Amino acid sequence: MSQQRHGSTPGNAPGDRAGAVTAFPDLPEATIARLPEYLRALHNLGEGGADTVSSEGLAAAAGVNSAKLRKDLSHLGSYGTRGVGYDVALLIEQIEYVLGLDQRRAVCLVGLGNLGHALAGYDGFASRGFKIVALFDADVSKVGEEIQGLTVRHIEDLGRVAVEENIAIGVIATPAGAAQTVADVLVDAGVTSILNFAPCVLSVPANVDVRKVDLAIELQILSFHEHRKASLTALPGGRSATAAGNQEAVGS
Amino acid sequence: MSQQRHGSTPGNAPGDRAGAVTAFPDLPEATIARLPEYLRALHNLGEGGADTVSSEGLAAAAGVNSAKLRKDLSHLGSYGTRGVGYDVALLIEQIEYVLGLDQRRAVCLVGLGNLGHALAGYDGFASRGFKIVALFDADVSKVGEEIQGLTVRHIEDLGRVAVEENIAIGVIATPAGAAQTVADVLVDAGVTSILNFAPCVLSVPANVDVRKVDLAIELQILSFHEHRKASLTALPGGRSATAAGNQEAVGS
DNA sequence: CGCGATTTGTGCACACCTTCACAAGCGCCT
DNA sequence: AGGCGCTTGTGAAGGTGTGCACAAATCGCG
Ligand SMILES: NC(=O)c1ccc[n+]([C@@H]2O[C@H](COP(=O)([O-])OP(=O)(O)OC[C@H]3O[C@@H](n4cnc5c(N)ncnc54)[C@H](O)[C@@H]3O)[C@@H](O)[C@H]2O)c1
Ligand SMILES: NC(=O)c1ccc[n+]([C@@H]2O[C@H](COP(=O)([O-])OP(=O)(O)OC[C@H]3O[C@@H](n4cnc5c(N)ncnc54)[C@H](O)[C@@H]3O)[C@@H](O)[C@H]2O)c1
Repeated sequence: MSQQRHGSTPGNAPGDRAGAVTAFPDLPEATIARLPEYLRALHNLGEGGADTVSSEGLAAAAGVNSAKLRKDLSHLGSYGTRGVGYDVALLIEQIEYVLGLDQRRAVCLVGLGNLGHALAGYDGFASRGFKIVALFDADVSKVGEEIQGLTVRHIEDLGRVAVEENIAIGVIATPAGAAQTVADVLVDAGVTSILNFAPCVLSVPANVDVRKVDLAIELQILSFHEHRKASLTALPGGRSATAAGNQEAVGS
Repeated sequence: MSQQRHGSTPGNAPGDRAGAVTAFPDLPEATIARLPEYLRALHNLGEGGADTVSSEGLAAAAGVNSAKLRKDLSHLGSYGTRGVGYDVALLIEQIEYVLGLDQRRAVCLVGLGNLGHALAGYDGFASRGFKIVALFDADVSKVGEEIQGLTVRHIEDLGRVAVEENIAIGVIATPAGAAQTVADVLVDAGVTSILNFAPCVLSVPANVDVRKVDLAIELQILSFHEHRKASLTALPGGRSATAAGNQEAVGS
């Protein structure tokens, strides 16, 4: 769900009902949230030498139900072959196209503290179709610092650089108190997608998408389940452990 | 959704149908995922000096619909007062109890690379009911390093330390290739909740909850929306910008 | 060339979630 | 004491997502 309503009413554009050049077959949110997982599983399988995968196999690798996977793929008009499965390379291409990963998107990172440094040094960006093209901070003692070949710039330059570099995605790694201000700056600069690590709610215009990653929330959800499990363990004796039991890891 | 089915069939425990001491009024997953957000908003409001909040006000601060918020709170039998609103302090207490935050949970962190260092230095743990009590790594050159007052231990010690410190939650910040192995070790040690930062699917016994944080997935979802927005902007002239427009930030 | 094994794509039923709309309850003011 | 405005709690409706089960399609083999 995130927190942003995206398109206005999707309503079928009256007029060109012939060529579906315009929009996407409006995929369900739940589906698009799973596509990246499928993609990763496919890359793993491909590196493992597989040419085709069955929905069953891919579903297992992605940790989902196979019917769900088939339905997801059918939504994007995917080309599977009955009796055989899906062509790995083709499916990768398809998903990458739908996700818009064929064009390497420029990302900027704002806030180079603890977390920002880790993110800047993360190779998971480049390996998945993204490129960090600029780093910003408000702290003048940080400006000028070189990280992974990029120089930290002052946030005042964001507007100019964003246009120059055609930045579409901004990542916020500042304290919560500064996040809304930074978001405003990003929006002003024409950035239309924001990934927010600060624990706060951002308000942005309707055409901007925001996704949030919040460590504390994840832990608190886990805490709830711990609490619940503990209250259930009241009766049964101790813990039956059940260690061991795990099959098929993902990677090689 | 995450990826774990939690309790087996919740089925009302046969026998003590009198006192509802046992489990929780099985809150909807969607609700418990929002409780932490409400909690944070409440803390902000409380620090701002508010004694009570209306569902409207709290919903705005948490970025949700007010009807949804009321229904969520009603699920946990919350005590609001019609015509007035919710008592901030009381509601905080309620939610913290439900989430099991009244008991400070011990967390361990495995993998002290780039990300692990940032997490170890993060104060958002302590301020939200969690305490990192141990750090583990497999790299002997990292073992012994002192971070934020904690010494990095070898992962072989995890089993022993987990019991000693009563660790319930484990955070995995190792490369994907090692994540499943680490998860197995955690499970063996009796850890029943895992937060995984590695981009891979973990398989664990049914009684263990796993939540995943995956940066690349978030970015790819944003990329999809960018792609979609771009395909819609084909017709309309340029961008109407709409910068400015934002109201009420969260914090003070 | 036909048959059976295999696997996709999907109709359907169900469960969960969201949102509206409103009655019931509460406190304040006169 | 009574009325009035405000806010909660919830019934009902609609939407979204899930998973089963099966027909349709494809391949390989004899
Ligand atoms: N460290 C973690 O592991 C971690 C984990 C999850 C979430 N977070 C969140 O991420 C955010 C950053 O955490 P951190 O530990 O890196 O904090 P930090 O204090 O180490 O770094 C914050 C950085 O943001 C910069 N900054 C402050 N105001 C700014 C502004 N207006 N414009 C641009 N830059 C600005 C600061 O100069 C600093 O470099 C926080 O909101 C934190 O809650 C951190
Ligand atoms: N750096 C980031 O910003 C970032 C962001 C999102 C996700 N991630 C993910 O988090 C994970 C860690 O990223 P990183 O950049 O810190 O990597 P890193 O290589 O810097 O650190 C990995 C650490 O794990 C340790 N390790 C390896 N195998 C181990 C094992 N079997 N047991 C215990 N420890 C082991 C290594 O010694 C190393 O210290 C990766 O999976 C990465 O994809 C990182």
